[in-house]
Amino acid sequence: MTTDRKKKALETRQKLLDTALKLFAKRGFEHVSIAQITTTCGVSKGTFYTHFATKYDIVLEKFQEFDAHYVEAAKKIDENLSPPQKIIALYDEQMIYLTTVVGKDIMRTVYTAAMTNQVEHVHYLIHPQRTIFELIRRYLEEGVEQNIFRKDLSFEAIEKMIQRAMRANVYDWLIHAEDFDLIKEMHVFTTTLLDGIRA
Amino acid sequence: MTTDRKKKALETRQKLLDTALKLFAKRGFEHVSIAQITTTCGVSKGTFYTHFATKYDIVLEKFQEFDAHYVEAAKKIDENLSPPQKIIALYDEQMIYLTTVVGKDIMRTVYTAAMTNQVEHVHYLIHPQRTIFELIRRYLEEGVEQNIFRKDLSFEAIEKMIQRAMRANVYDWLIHAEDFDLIKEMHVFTTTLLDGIRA
DNA sequence: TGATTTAAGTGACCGAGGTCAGTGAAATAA
DNA sequence: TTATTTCACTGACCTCGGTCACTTAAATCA
Repeated sequence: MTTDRKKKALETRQKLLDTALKLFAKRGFEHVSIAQITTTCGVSKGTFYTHFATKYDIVLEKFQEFDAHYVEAAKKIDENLSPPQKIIALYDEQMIYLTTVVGKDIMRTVYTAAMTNQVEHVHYLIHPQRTIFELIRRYLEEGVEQNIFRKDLSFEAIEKMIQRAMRANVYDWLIHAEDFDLIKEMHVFTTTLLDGIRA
Repeated sequence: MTTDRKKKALETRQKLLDTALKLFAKRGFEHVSIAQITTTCGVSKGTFYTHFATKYDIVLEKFQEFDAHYVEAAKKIDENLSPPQKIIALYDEQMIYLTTVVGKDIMRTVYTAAMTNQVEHVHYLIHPQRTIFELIRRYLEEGVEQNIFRKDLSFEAIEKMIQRAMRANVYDWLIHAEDFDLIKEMHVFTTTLLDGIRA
């Protein structure tokens, strides 16, 4: 049941989220304090923590929202391409999205949080139900049906490597200065890895 | 010239380093404060910062020391192996070392710092002069001489991918719980990638 | 030797993320 | 309607990494 109180609480939560993301975008995650966010919203510091467990959670929530984009991206991919080509096409799309829309700052936060806040459950970064992983899995299943992959590697092993290739390039993008072309690097790396997986 | 004063300062520095690493090993990096380190050493908090720029620097210094290990590891590698086999052998050695001696805690610190503290210069994690990278480069040069690699990939592109494969697996190790066998994962992944690089 | 410079060491202080006993009004129970 | 419970919200407080004006004794200079 949605009472007045719950509705108001949700409004507060949403306002905190919006304000935080706006400030992060303007000044960068590290340069925005919780106090800044809450005073901008006209609430106390403690209120932030009734809605979010940590500062990272704001970014993580937004990041999960981004996954919806991949469904759209997948629709644009030519159905006649080979499974490896589809994977490459999807990764190309994703890297364009990460560099132009999501940005380094948010990605750095997600990749840092995955290393530190991984106490309780599996981090979203490697969560099997992530939209992008489901898409990749579908393409790989196609590839298996078409007998284009090596038989000495298990489906799970191949799947893991393809996912890992993504994180590998994103991580290297994050630790490099502006001289790193994520789209190009991801393309070459994943293509080469897929060559090693082909029968 | 080594004056009495400089000698004593170096002693203080060394004591801070040893104490910090001992405490990190016992309680974990995140659970040891600078205050704990300095009071254990019988100096003030400020003293820590006359010798180290950040808390991370302690770990980074130790990490750089570890690189010396790879020269020894390289000596054990059979000279008759093919260049790709040598690379795999070296990575096998390195992963055993990381999991049994260095440990997840220190590695997590290094991999986090690489993302956040990369303002000034290139982080050591991707420093071209790292012993391990020099070794890899030598093996790759051997491979080029023997014509075993694809010709459509530049030497630098191949080198980058091999290095990236290492970070990919270490990063995935860091974000996974105990169910991740770094040695095995690194072996399969790098072998597959090298297959994709072979002519 | 005495005057001056240098730098290791000090500790009060800052702003940060995060905590928690307490408050008050809305929701529910009587 | 009145009593009780619930919970969004408060803000003083904690610990932490890091800063900096200052102290003091060793090193250097005259």
